[in-house]
Amino acid sequence: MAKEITARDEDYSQWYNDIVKKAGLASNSAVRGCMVIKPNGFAIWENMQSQLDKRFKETGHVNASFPLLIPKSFLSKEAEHVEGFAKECAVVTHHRLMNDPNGTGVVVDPSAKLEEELIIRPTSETIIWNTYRDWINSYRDLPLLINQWCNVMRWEMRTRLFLRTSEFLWQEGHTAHASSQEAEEETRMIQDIYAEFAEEYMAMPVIKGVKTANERFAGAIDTYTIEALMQDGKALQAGTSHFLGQNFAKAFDVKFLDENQKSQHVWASSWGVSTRLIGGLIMTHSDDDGLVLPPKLAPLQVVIVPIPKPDPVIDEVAEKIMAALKEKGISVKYDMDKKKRPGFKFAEYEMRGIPVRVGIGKRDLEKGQVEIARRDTKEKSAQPVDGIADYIEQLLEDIQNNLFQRALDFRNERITKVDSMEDFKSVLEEKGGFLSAHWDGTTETEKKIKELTKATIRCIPLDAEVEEGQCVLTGKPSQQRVLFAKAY
RNA sequence: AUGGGUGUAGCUUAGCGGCCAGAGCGCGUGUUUUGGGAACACGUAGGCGUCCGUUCGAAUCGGACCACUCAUACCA
Repeated sequence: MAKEITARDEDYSQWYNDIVKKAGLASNSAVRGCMVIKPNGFAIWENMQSQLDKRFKETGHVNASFPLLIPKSFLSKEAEHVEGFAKECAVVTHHRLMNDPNGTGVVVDPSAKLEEELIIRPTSETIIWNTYRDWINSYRDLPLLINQWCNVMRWEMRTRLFLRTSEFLWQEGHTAHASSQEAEEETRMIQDIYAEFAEEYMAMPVIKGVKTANERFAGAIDTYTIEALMQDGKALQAGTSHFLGQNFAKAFDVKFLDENQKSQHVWASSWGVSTRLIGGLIMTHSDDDGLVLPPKLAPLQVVIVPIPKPDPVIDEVAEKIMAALKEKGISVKYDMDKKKRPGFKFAEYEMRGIPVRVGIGKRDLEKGQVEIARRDTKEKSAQPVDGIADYIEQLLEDIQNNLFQRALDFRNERITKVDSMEDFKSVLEEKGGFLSAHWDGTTETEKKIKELTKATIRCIPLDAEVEEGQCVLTGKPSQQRVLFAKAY
């Protein structure tokens, strides 16, 4: 049994915190609400980055970098945007410190007050659109497809490692297009990229949908989302892609001359995923023994443990296996620590979520075998050393698929159709997950249901069937079901 | 931000006005071990979140602040 991890059914939040800390992913820092991402956690982020970055580039995007600080006046140029973010902005007001005249330490030098305060970016639409004004003159300059990997800051009241921190790492794409249709296509294509990445790499099933007006990004016409379901039955917004219409182009006066020599405002999209994905990854797969990582994102895919300790005979076999695995591009480590016993190492690597463990002991070697343990099911089996690299390569694939299938089954079992508020409440309380229900389309009803149940509309699924029905709260006519859930 | 809880070595914690702040884990060295978190010995490490106050005397009492945590609210 794993030491020191709180069981999930005992206290899910505590379990989550235990995993993050014990698996060495992240910790709180000296700065309120800001985390230190430790090497084990950052390596996962790097793997996510490289996969996503590859897909962005394949679809014509390029990376750039814009300033961390945004002039205060920029924020207020788009009315809804400022309203959405104003309450959570960190503000830079001075540019110099001085020795405290009354004692030790330093104080802000009052003479170094900035003429215009600077905002630490909560998102970069404003500074980027202000820049795009200079970059875009003609339809020949479009589309402009730019992404940046960076940190942003939102002064959140309550923070949780990875899920909601004041500072977080993300990528934000900001694109400019000549037509509304093209910008919308971009928005949906990015949603597809996010969904495909979530499912194929994170093994995390997601539902693609559109946000209601109430849940929309501040300043967007439409917000496309991917929604995942966590083990405790709560939903997680895993990525969003916004169709911004001409809102920012108008706010920052970004125009282009079209082929008919007519001046037009450009059309925009913006989209992002963040380190929150790591939180989603944890809450999709991990168990009471620790982290469980999908092989495609695991910083280390295979660990070899000598049983009971390193030994020339065992080392030789390990070296061979490592060479064969590396040739296949599989990451592997041989644990040569002589002081720690095998049982300790087993538990340790399970805690860290290494997908496959190879145990090499003399008893098995005599039979030409090694022990293979898979993290997802915790099954162990003896396998012949001959052809072991092929076996492991296949096993990693099986684990990846199994994790996805397991999560998919779990999620699908927790999408429940409900047609009355009584069912709505009881299913939400007893089972959790997504509730598929009719809704009359008004923000008023949405808010009322939230008040009554704490559940929000996670999305209007893109694949929803047209179905005549009545709003679960008001009984007014509805054309399709939407998905409700309690959310992170 | 509101309401509840917590803050003593790296971690978990005992002590709850005076008596050297004590232990387990960890960490280091050594010995014996080693097929699912080894045992023993010796050693290492804290002035009790911060500040102010009460007191002859504060980790213990009071206040303010800070941080973390749970619930509510907001978000990627």
